Amino acid sequence: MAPLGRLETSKTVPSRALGHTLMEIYRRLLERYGPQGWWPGDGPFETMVGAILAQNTAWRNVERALTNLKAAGVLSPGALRSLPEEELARLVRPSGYFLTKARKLKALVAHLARYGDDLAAMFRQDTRALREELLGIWGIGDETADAIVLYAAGLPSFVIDSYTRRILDRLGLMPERRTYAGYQALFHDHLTRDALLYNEYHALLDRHAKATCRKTPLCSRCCLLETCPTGARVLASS
DNA sequence: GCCCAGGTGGGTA
DNA sequence: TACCCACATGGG
Repeated sequence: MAPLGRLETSKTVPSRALGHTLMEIYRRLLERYGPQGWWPGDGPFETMVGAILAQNTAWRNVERALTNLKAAGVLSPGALRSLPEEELARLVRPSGYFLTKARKLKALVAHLARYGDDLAAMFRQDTRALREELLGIWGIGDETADAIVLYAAGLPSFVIDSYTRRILDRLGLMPERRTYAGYQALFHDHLTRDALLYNEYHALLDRHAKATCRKTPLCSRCCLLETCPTGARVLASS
């Protein structure tokens, strides 16, 4: 595969070319790391709970908390509603921020009662509408809302996290407005709205960010970047 | 001991 | 709108 050459910022690069670049990045990450299989059939409710527990927390610790909830037999909306908040906090303690997260989970299951705990009914709506509804629940912000929309409901809303921002910034692909919505628009406006693509792409960006250096702008272990003779950062040729 | 991990809400200017 | 800060455990 021939090098793509110098990367330009999203402000200057034509829409079609940016879409091509984003797909090329995806192709290379998939080739290097393989499918990541995030949230494979854990069921939508467990995925929602995991998305909240995962806030600013290493996934290993989220798994400990989920294990506690399962062992206690309370990993269902009804059971979590019945459980005293202090007891819930004790169970999710390994995931950190346990008092806050217990409160967030309570807010979530309180909301689900509106649907009689029927998640399929809740997810049976427009992607944007579902996202807005989730944002109205205390404790759910942009990233968690998108994680739920994408990984629990299977609807195409790209998840932006600090890893995604770092990688895009490093590639010189940062949006003009460096807000959550700005980064998300980069994907929404230049890729087909495909939940499976967004699912795997986000997971691959996460995997790549962990595999490469956090501090060095140009990392020798990065399969996306190399320095060309002019000193410009370009997509590495594969 | 220090930094980081699949962020969010509340307060301030 | 753009910064701060608190929230907290576990691993490297």
